[in-house]
Amino acid sequence: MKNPIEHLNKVFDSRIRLGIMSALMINAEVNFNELKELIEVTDGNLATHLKTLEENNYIKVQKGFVGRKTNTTYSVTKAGEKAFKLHLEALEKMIKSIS
Amino acid sequence: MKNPIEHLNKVFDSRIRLGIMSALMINAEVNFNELKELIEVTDGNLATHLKTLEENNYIKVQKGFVGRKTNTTYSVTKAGEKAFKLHLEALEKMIKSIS
DNA sequence: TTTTATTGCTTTGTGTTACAAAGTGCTTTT
DNA sequence: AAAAGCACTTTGTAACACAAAGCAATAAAA
Repeated sequence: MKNPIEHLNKVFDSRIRLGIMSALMINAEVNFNELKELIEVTDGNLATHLKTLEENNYIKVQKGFVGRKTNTTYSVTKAGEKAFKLHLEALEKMIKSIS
Repeated sequence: MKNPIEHLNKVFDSRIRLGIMSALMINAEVNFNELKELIEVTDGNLATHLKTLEENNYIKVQKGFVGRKTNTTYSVTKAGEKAFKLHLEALEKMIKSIS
């Protein structure tokens, strides 16, 4: 038997960061409030997790406007895509070995 | 877009508990030291996570002997199997929606 | 028979993380 | 002028992770 968790990425252990990454993999760009409603977190909490992902170089931030309102969108980086895909592969293998 | 993480089980957010459950789903019974080597945790840490799973009624404990040495084995309960499968299904759906 | 090892914990201590709530600065709408 | 929205930051608290050490019971080794 092999260690079933050795290839999992610790950054993605957090359900909220998992949710953020998942949303950003499906939609190329998602803004702050969309994420907030989707994941159902407080804005402070969301900002913290976004920062963690940013510090790990997994997502990047674009600050812009929609009409005259500020609008911050987030998207995955190449590194983030790679790391997340590896994580999902590790999860898939784990799941397959069970069922 | 739907919340990608709403059906994930918080008990299984922890990589170690995920590993324990995974090991117990594959092997009907696993003992303390096997788990310890497999997951690569200290015994104190392992005991704590096992206790959490036990308190959630997801695993059960059998105390016995191998030869003349004490031997504690762990196995999943019906509830544990159900909860874990639901968690894996939620993960799979998340993965599929991405790739 | 004294010592050492093994098993499966519990306890202790420390550091990290999660999170809500409140506060902030800037802009925009009313 | 006041209220609201956006995207945070700060603060405080509680939960969690983890290693290391301690411990009780038995067993094996010297």
